[in-house]
Amino acid sequence: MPAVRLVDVAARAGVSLATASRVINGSRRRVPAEAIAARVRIAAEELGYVANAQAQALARSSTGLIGIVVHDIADPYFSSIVGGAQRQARENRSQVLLAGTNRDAEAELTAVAAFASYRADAIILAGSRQRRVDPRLVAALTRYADNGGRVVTFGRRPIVAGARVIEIRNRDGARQLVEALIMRGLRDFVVLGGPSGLVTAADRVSGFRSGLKAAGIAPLQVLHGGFNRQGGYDSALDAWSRLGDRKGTGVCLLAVNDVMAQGAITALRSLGLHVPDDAAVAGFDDIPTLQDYDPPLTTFRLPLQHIGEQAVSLALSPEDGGWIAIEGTVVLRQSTATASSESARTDHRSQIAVGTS
Amino acid sequence: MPAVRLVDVAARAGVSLATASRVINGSRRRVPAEAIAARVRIAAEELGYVANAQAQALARSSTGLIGIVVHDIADPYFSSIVGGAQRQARENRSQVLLAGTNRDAEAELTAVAAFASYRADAIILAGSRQRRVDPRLVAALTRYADNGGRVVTFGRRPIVAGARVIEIRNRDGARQLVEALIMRGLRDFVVLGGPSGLVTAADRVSGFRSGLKAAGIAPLQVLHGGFNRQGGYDSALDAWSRLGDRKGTGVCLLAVNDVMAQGAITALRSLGLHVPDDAAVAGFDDIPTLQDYDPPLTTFRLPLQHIGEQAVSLALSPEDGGWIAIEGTVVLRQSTATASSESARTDHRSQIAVGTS
DNA sequence: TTGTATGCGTTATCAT
DNA sequence: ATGATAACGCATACAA
Repeated sequence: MPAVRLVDVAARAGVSLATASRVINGSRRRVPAEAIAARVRIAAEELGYVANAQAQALARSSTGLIGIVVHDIADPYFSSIVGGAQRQARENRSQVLLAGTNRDAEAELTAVAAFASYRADAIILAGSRQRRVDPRLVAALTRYADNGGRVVTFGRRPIVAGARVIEIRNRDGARQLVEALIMRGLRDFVVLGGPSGLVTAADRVSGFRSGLKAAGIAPLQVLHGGFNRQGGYDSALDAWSRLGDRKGTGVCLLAVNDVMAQGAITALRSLGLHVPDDAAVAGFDDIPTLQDYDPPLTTFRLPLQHIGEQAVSLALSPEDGGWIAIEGTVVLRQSTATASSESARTDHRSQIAVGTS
Repeated sequence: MPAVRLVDVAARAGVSLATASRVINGSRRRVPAEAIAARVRIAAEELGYVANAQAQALARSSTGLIGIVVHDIADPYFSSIVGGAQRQARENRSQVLLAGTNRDAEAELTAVAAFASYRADAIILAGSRQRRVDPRLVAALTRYADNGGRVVTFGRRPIVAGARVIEIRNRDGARQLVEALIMRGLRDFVVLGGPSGLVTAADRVSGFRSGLKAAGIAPLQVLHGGFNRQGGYDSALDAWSRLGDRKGTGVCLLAVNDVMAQGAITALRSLGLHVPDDAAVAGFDDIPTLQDYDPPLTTFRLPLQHIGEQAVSLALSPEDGGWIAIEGTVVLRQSTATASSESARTDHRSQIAVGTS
């Protein structure tokens, strides 16, 4: 229980604390003579010395901690991103502090405060927020940034001055996706839009709208609900009940993310409907679990793990105000296969990627 | 950048550092006079004071950090557990340090060392390990525990003296599952056993074997491979090719976890086979994503989020050597529907839960 | 190159 | 009840 300290190591090696510190921690190229260094290392090994990161953090001014706040870690979208972030953090010998908020602004604020308290080197806000950002959040982040903390947010613009941003091209992606579907012959669209205030959801809806408008098409409906599978399920049920005589005319449900699309498909199935025969469905994100999902879901692929890695790189980068745009790819699969499109119901694995750039 | 310190707050409030500390941090019921306390609080608020958790950790001897190491955070099994853990940690005003290892023993060791270095109050090893535990891991954990750190491992017995353990009844669960399937009329089983060295996988295989043996049945095959969807996919392909004339006789594939089962079903589908008509498939865990998975997958339900919560509770509990057993439930769904079993292919949502206790 | 001494921000022990 | 002050474990500017 008397955790061995660096002084103990120094004593055993017969050197000063400073020397021991330099050996164990070649912060600069101030490496002592190899003979001495070896003695210190041996002493440390024999004593089972484990540096106290807290004390180091206090003495230096960097903790090696990266805070990541997500809405729901159990959501494949976030868990993939966090996976990438964790990977990149390891590359940089940093540790990941994780917080989930369940989309609660209060919890998000608490998480940021906690990370600031731990003097995390950077805070990454991976979850999208409402259009109106909580002023308290801005205040907390501003203070954090003023004290040297790096802030990375997902969105279109920095939430506080100097913040870095990961911009996922949601609007463009949604537009590309709907254009590809129109090209496939789809004409009647229902948008499962998620929460109306959530920026990510709103941007995707906006992209869908823009693509439709360009083709002179008006969406049959634009519904709002939860950003999770339940939201997709409920919205789909709602949509179908309101569809009236448009049912069966090749309606396509456009969900603003994959889990919503999956919930929607489950809802349709509960109605005895088949996808894509009775209705087409498309999602967004291309979460890894789609790999084993049937019907193969048409979606807009985002490099989730890569996004996490980039977020951490951005967070660790010395210069302020960095900005990384994330592009995606339209992935057409069976869930939006039309009668005219080749191979409906035959090859389950068929998959056509339409490049973006 | 000149982060405001407690001294600054004290100065502005016109009190001593000690008093300010007592106010901001009612560690004991040594609360100063309310009049003074209010002044301090106001000063802190005005200055935007944020306590330095690192310094606090150094002065107290607790960091409020809980380290969790998993194999792959993107795996729904782990992300659900981590979600529960994170939730419980928040309840206890603790922060979660997350590390992923990709099943690499070296990475696991590094993660434990890092957590120990940060003086995490507890380290939770949520991922199963090989039967032969790396002695270096044991050494690191022992030292950590000796220094007052709490260790929680998932498995059947503590990996180091005094460690707490979360015991998931894998063997019992697997046995119950296979018994239920036998009762449903299934007779020909192929076990998709995952990595032969992994304790969790081995225990489940053992449970399957035990259940089969009790019914006088010998498994057609027991295959080994990865513990992920790819492992399930590959094993299923392998199994089918070796099945010879037993194909089509109502074979049931028993996977040691859900993602493997999903991979297996995808593999069968690529062969033009239908589940459960051409083959039955069962998984293990009941990951949340199964909610929208088709065919509805028979599995053994584990309270994943609850497990995460319990792990943290155990980690935070003062007494050493705690032990929590996790029970589960057999959940029979369409993926193992037999011709004789009612409602095959009709009600997709039918689901029968067979209690365990 | 190596050692000495100071600071990092708090908590806690002691007086007062 | 409140205020000095000594840890807490380490890094580093400065001195040797």
